[in-house]
Amino acid sequence: MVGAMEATLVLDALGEPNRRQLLELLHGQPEATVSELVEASGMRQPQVSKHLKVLGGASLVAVRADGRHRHYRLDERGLRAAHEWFASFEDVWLARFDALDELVSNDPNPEENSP
Amino acid sequence: MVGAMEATLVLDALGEPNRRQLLELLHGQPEATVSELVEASGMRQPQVSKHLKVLGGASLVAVRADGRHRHYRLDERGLRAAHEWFASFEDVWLARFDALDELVSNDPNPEENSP
DNA sequence: CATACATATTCCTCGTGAGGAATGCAATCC
DNA sequence: GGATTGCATTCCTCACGAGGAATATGTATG
Repeated sequence: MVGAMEATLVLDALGEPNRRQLLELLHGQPEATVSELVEASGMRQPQVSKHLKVLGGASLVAVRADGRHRHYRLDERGLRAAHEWFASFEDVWLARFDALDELVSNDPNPEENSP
Repeated sequence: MVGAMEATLVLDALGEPNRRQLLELLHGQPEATVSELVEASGMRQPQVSKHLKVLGGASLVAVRADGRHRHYRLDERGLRAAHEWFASFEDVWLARFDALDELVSNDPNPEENSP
């Protein structure tokens, strides 16, 4: 269900260092207001709001309104979508380990990985 | 050793749809020449070469020279770096499952997150 | 109600990076 | 050795997106 479409949104959104910084800041605490993110990131308020909008569009962050404050937090959905996109390439490095095993050991019978 | 620096390179490199397309094409076969990637991707040869250069700089692809052909293949290193970057956020969705557990059970005391 | 605060949005500018055409360079083939 | 193939690189242009300043929107506060 979590397909390439969402991974596209997420990877496009994360192709920007400041947005990754925002995600990492949000990783350190349960949630944070825009002002707190402005303070912590060194960016200016409009930039933070704009980046948060992009991250929200990729389901990487979610908002909770509280009076005039807006509390942002990480959204599992986007993160998992990207994680699974990369996981779909896992066979690449698993296959490489198999090849390494064959080279290192002189066991002519390398086991299959069973994920 | 696979740290934030490499994840930055990888995520920057993947913030571009055509580069992701090249990775996915390379995922389907062990390796491919530039000409084959040009054919399969619909992009023109210089664009493919340039994108492959960026992917190589992020350790996402590796090359094997063979006469006047260059065989590109996926490089596990960049893929793993990115996969691990996202894995560092795994606690986000794991914690969300925990919170769900608390809600489902009849604990009437929804605590604040205590970091 | 006026004012201050928190955030979102708009408008503008500018740099970066993607795409296209042409060229460079090395290796093969005749 | 000249021609051709396979790929990399250069130069140029152009669009997109990031950043800045100003403004809009909404909410508390006096």
